[in-house]
Formats: sequence, structure tokens, C-alpha cells
Amino acid sequence: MTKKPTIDDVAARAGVARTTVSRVLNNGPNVRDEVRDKVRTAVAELGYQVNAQARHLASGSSRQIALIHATDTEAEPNSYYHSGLELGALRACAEKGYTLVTHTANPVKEEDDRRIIDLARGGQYDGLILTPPYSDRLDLVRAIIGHGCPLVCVSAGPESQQLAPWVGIDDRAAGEALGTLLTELGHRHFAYIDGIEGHISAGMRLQGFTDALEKTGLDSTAIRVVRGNFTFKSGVELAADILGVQDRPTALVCANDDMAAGALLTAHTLGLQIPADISITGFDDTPVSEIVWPPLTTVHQPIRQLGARAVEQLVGGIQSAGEPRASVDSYVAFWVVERLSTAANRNS
Amino acid sequence: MTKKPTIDDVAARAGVARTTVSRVLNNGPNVRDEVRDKVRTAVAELGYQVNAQARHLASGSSRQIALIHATDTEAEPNSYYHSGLELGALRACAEKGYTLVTHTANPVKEEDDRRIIDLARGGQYDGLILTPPYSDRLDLVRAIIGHGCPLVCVSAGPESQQLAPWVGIDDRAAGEALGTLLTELGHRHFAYIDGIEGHISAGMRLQGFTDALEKTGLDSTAIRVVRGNFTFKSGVELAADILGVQDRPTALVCANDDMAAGALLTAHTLGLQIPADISITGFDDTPVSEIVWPPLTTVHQPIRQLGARAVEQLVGGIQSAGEPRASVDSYVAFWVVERLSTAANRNS
DNA sequence: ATCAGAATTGGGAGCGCTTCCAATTTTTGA
DNA sequence: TCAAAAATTGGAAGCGCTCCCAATTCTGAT
Repeated sequence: MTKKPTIDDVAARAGVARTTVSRVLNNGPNVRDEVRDKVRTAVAELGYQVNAQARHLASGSSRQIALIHATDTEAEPNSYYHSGLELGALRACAEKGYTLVTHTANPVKEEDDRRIIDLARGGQYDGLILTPPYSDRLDLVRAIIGHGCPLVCVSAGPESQQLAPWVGIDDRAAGEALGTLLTELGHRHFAYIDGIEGHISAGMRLQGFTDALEKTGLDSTAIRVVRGNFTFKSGVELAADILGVQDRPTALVCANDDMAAGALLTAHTLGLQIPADISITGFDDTPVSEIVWPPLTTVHQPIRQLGARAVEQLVGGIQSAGEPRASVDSYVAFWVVERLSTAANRNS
Repeated sequence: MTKKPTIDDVAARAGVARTTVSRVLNNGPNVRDEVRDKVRTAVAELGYQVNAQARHLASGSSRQIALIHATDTEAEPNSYYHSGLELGALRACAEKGYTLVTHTANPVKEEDDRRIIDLARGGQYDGLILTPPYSDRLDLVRAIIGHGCPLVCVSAGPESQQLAPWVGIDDRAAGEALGTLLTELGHRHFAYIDGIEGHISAGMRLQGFTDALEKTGLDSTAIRVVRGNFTFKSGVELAADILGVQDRPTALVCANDDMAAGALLTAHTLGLQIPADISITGFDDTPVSEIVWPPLTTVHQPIRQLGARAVEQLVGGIQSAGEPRASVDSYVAFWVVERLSTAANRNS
């Protein structure tokens, strides 16, 4: 294997200066078409590829973006959520000429917060994308911004939204839509399986949901809220507690699909008919909601689009640093998907 | 924000030469403990971080590994498989001081094969990890190796295994184990939903399965094989075809869990009792197999471990280039997990 | 023709690090 | 005690690219 050609080899072959080749490579202005072609030909003939490392060093920017995922040690929570987000981001990056690098961090380890900050400080990345619950860690967000590192928060709560660019759905409105649906179906007695603490957008869903109940004249006694951790397992366990009582609710709302799937399993185990005995809803509309039986009524969240939008937002900010950035919409549309896991309250 | 400190700042502060700092940073030999401490102190005081770009340029290696995932345009096949593999690889990379970069490619686009080769040629990555079906594209594998780029194939077929280091389970044996289980349960009439063409390891599973049938004296007329594409949807559709006939099989074997989940849905829709009317099995033991009802009998494939092992294999090869590499086991253990989707053939 | 101004090219200084090699100091062995 | 070997340091040359700035060539309006 002979040595890789460098920009100087291309320059020599094309009979121009290195600077000119660089211009062509970067689509710079002020190069005659004739010269441009000559250089392009030389590039093709030599099979030249720019050395990304050298380019990064010289230009000071790496065209790499880091995506921070939260993963607990052993749980594999929300795999569809993570991979959907990543896939969307990956494609958007490819389109924009950036490379996406995924990093995982454990939200319960404090040292990992430090690691994320180091990522921002390191200058290795042109920007960071933070997912929940990191996108709601205000100190973290401030620290990253303080180091001058471009940042976009995915599904962040209102406070984070004040600090940094963000993308997400209107979680409150989504929760409200779900609440409206269920109250219109005649339900008056609910349970809600929330997500982990510090996941503000999940909290907003609950907020919106109770808002809807209040509009129907219900108060907080109409709903029992318990805290899960977004995993299937926690859905299984918490549902056992919720559905095993005498006076069980007629509708169980879960902060994501995985927990709803777990609740479904428990309901089956208890011999309950769904949706006749209990309506169950999820959130996200990941493939899980169609895999289970009966398929879940849920809120469709365009996760891939969220990932793509985050990248666009970030790249937009990077490229127009200082200037009036072309504003990308932060809100992405959601909608309720009615499937077979919900029905009218037969007691109403 | 003041400028980032460089290695020269550290050297100046510690009162040594840049070379010495470099040695300390890279845990090189021949530095007195006293000096080492002095340098470490200076690093800490300045909050110095090495500039990865510069290091890469100077050292010629990036300590970055690329993981190639196959993703069809719109399908989100095997999300759990991909993210499990990635998570395992990610953690192993972090441990080894490498960075993992995921790239997606569309197996039906020929230009994407070219892109993968360019990744290998580019010298940007110290090595590549190929997943199916790319790990079975012999031309691709040869091209990558030909460019001198270290490579590990995940779940590759026998031919690829001849060409490059690999990790995977013994798919043939796994298929055989499943076949043995089902024949012992008295089943004699099977259907098999295979994976996409060119996914050799899925083919090996079928091979092993039929081997088991043969040992029971059954021949190829005992099994009907159809080709799916690993998605839930294809499971739904193909199962309709398989289960809708008069003389339907008593056991349906699927090349992955997603398709089995789809088959399960179709079976429900057709009003079949599972496992009384039909036994259904998956493959991989992704979370899907516990989410569906009834939970799937399947083959547990330690996917995260596979990802981690791939990285270890690759890094081992990179670091001991030329030398007798510390051989990492290519085979990872699998085992059959019996859940509720299978039962004895009641007609037997 | 003539010349200001724009467009196009090239020269060369780094970007921050690793690494070869030479210089210096310390250790070892008779 | 002293030379030879080993351990420790430093000097300096790049790695391959971008980008500032100066040099050159080309416009078009006088």
C-alpha cells in the first residue's frame, strides 16, 4: 500500500499552489472554472481524500457533533427513543457534512456530568446535543454555555428553554390532548405513571393532563400519580400496584410506551380485559405501541425528526455564530394516535 | 473566555520541555516520578486537555472506531439489535480510550458500499466494525482489508470469517437447539420466516434448524421457508400467509424477535390460541420478546457483549499490529430461553 | 491606451502535538 | 574510582491542512 496522497500531491499534479487546491476542496470563491476542473481531475486521479485531522487542526473546527444519551447501568430504557433520535441526527449530520459522535452517560453518576462538561471544554466538538434528563440539568447547561460550546437541548423543560436553543413537542398540550380524549370517553378515575424525577417534559405531560381534567370539573383526587423510570419493568410493577386494588381506575396513563407495555402485561396477567376493564395509554408512538396487544393509544412524537431538527438547530447556530440565525422552529408537531387500548368507560 | 492552554503552557508552568509533558500525558516511560507529579500538577492547575486533533495529526492515529449500521430508508428494523450492539461497543470503547462513531448505510444503495470503503481509505478511523449484512459482503470486506484498515465483522458467515476477525454466536448450533426443542415438543410441521437475503448468519440458523429436523427423521417437506426482512411488519404479513391455510404448521420459527412479534399479532387477529394452536419462536431475546403476549420463546444472543467483544477484538488487533495478538474468543455464548409462546404439539 | 479596482493565484506562517535523535545525568560493574 | 551502559531530558522537525497577505492578472470605464 503506497502512502496516501496529500494536498501537495494534488497541487503538484494539477500544477497549482496548495492554497488553490484548498480553495477548491472547500468550495471557496475566486477560482477559475478551468482551474477548478483541473484540480478536481487531479483529486479524482489520485483518489485523494482530505485528512480530516489536519483540517481540524488548521481550521480549529472538527465538524463533529456530540450527542449525549443517558443510559442507566443495566436498564436499556427507551431503546427506540434513543435510536430514533440518533438515526434522525445521524442523517441530518450526513446531509450537513458533519459527523455525529454518540456518548453515553449515567445520570446517577455525578462524575459523568463532569465528563460532559469536559466534552464541551475540550473543543473536540463543534457542538453538543443534550437529551433528557441532561437537557434539564440547568447547572450543566449553564456550564456548557459558559465554555462557549454551542448546545441544543432535546425535550427540555421551560427553564432550560430559557437558557439554550431546544427542540421538542409541546408536552403540556400533548398531555392535555390525551386528557381530553379520555374524559370525553367518559373516564373519571385515573392513574398516571410518571417518568423519572428531573425529566421535566414528562412532568409537563402530567401537567397538561391534569389541566384537561380540571376543565371537566375534576380535581386532583381523580388521579393517582406514581413515579416510574420509563422501563417496561417499572410499568409491570407499578401497574400491579395500581390495578390490583378494589377500586381501580378506569384509565391508566403512562409517560412512555415501554411502561404502558408493561402495564398491559400486568393487566393481562390479572385477567383484565383491555380496553373493556381498563384503558391504557402510552406516549411516544414507538414501534412498541404497535407490537403489543392490544395496540396502544398513544401520542405520536416524531422522534427522528426531533433528532434531525436538533442537528439543524445546532449547525445553524454554529455557522451563523453571532449573526441573526435562520430560526428553526423549536416545536415539532405531535398528535394523538387512537388504537385499541382505549375505549369508552363502560361505567359511565 | 480565555484561550485554551496548550502543551507548551503546561511545559512552561512545570518547568520542563514539551517533550516531557507529552511523555507524561501518554504514560510514557523514562520520566522521574517527581517530574511526573510536577507535570500532573500543572495539568490540573491549568485545566489542560490535550487537543485531540493535534494529537491525531502528529501521531497518525485517531483513536476513533467506526461502527457501520445498516438502515433501510424508512424501516427501523431491529432497533434493539442496533442499539444494543452500539451500547456494548460504546462502553468498551470508553474503557479502552477510544471513541466510537456510528455510520449508517443503506444496503440497497451501491454508493453506500463505496462510502464505507472511503471510510476505510480515509485513515480517519483506526478500524471498522461491520454489521450484517455488510459483514457478509465479501468484496467489501476484501476491499477494506486491502486498504490496510483493521476490521471486525459482527455475526458474519463462514466465508467472511475466513477473511477477517469476527465475533458472533454459533448460529447453526443455535438453530439446531431451537429445532431440537421443538421436535422434542412433538412438532413435525413447521414454517420458518427467514431474514433478508445475504444475511448469512440467519441462513445458518435455518441450516441448524433443518439439521435438527433431519436427526428426527424429518425431511425438507416438513418445513416451509419464506423470506422476511426482519421487521415487525414483514412478520405480520408473512404470518398471515402461513397461518391462514387449512393445513397450517404447528410451529412457526422466526429469524428474529421482531418478526415473531408480528407473527404473534397475526395469530391473535386470526383468533388462534398461542401456544395451544401454534407455537411461535423468535431469535435474539431482545426486550421485544418479553413485551409481547405471550412472551416469546427465543434464543438469547448477548448483543451488548457482542458489541463490546468486537471493540476488544479490533483494539487488540490495532495495538498489536503484526505481533501475535492476544486472541479474543470470537464465539460468544447463546442459550435458548423458553417462555410461553411454545408448548407441546397437542396433535402429537 | 490607461489605470483603478476587482478577481485570481501563490507564499509562508502556523494549528498543537508526537517522535526521532542527540545531549545530559544517573546508575552499574569491575 | 572510572568507564560503559542505562535512564532521563530537551531540541527540533514535521504531521497535512487553512488562512492571512502579498503578488499577479484581468476587467471595464475613462
